[in-house]
Amino acid sequence: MSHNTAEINRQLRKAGFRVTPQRQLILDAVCQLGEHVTPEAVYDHVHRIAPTLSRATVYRVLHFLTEQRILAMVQMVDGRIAYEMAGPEPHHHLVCRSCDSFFELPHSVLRSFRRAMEAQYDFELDVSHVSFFGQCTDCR
Amino acid sequence: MSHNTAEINRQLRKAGFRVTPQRQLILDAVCQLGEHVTPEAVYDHVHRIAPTLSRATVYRVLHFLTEQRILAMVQMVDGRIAYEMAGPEPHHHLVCRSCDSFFELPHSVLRSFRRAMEAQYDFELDVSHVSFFGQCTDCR
DNA sequence: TTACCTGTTGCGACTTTTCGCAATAAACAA
DNA sequence: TTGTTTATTGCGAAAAGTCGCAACAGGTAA
Repeated sequence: MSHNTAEINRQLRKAGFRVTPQRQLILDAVCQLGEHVTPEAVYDHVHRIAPTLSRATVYRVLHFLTEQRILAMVQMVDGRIAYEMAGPEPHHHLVCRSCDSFFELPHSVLRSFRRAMEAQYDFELDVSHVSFFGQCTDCR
Repeated sequence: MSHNTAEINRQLRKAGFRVTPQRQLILDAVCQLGEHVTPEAVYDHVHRIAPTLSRATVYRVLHFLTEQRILAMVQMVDGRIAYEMAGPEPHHHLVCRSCDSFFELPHSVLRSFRRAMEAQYDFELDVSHVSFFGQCTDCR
């Protein structure tokens, strides 16, 4: 997946944040490494290019870019956290506990559920990304 | 919450696992400490009773008891993992990202969603425990 | 271009979680 | 009760993730 660097930079600056080489490197890394990118994978990747870029910065930037909705945080089967580019429309995953494969779900499947929570509990669901676990066809 | 020790022990032995003092202590601890019990809290608790019981064992046993469906793993707002007794009927949580409070959802709210996933994707959802994040009434 | 302001980084220390392996001790059968 | 099997534990070390703070460097305005 590719991303619109100029647009993202503009968005960050407008909100009073800074565009640093580290942030750009880390964002590029997630972009290149695809879906479900672990912090460690990002670190390995950027560390080769910028050896002084620290682990702490990787974690901080991933967290930061998630808050800015540029990245999305996803939970994997083992409970660990991974990241991916946040598309304009949120999507969700069905993750198989047996074979670790995953399927994308369109946002629509959660729409009615979300509305129900809002109506019944006055609770505004954050559905930027949700992972559901279970077993896929092949593994049953 | 209390648990049926004899029944659980029987279940474990039947599956070829062993009932050890460590496992019993850790299970008791989760039971006593209530909902959303962190590994560290369990360790603090059991370590007072059995000083040689190691951290590694706490993590391993929590993981193990979750696989056996005796405990349920829950994800908290900060991304950290906690545990609680797995009741006979699964339940779910609405967790507020702002104030950390949480509300229980009856299992029924996910029933139709689960059926839909099964029908459309032939995917068997594991709904032993799901946490949804968002914002509660007070924080909106 | 320069200088200021303050958001961000790197470092090192610390906490949390995992791992490999030898020693231990449940379960069970004789 | 005793011995055998092998699941489980404890230990020490390593990996993963977080934190506080001083140094650094983007952004902006003059």
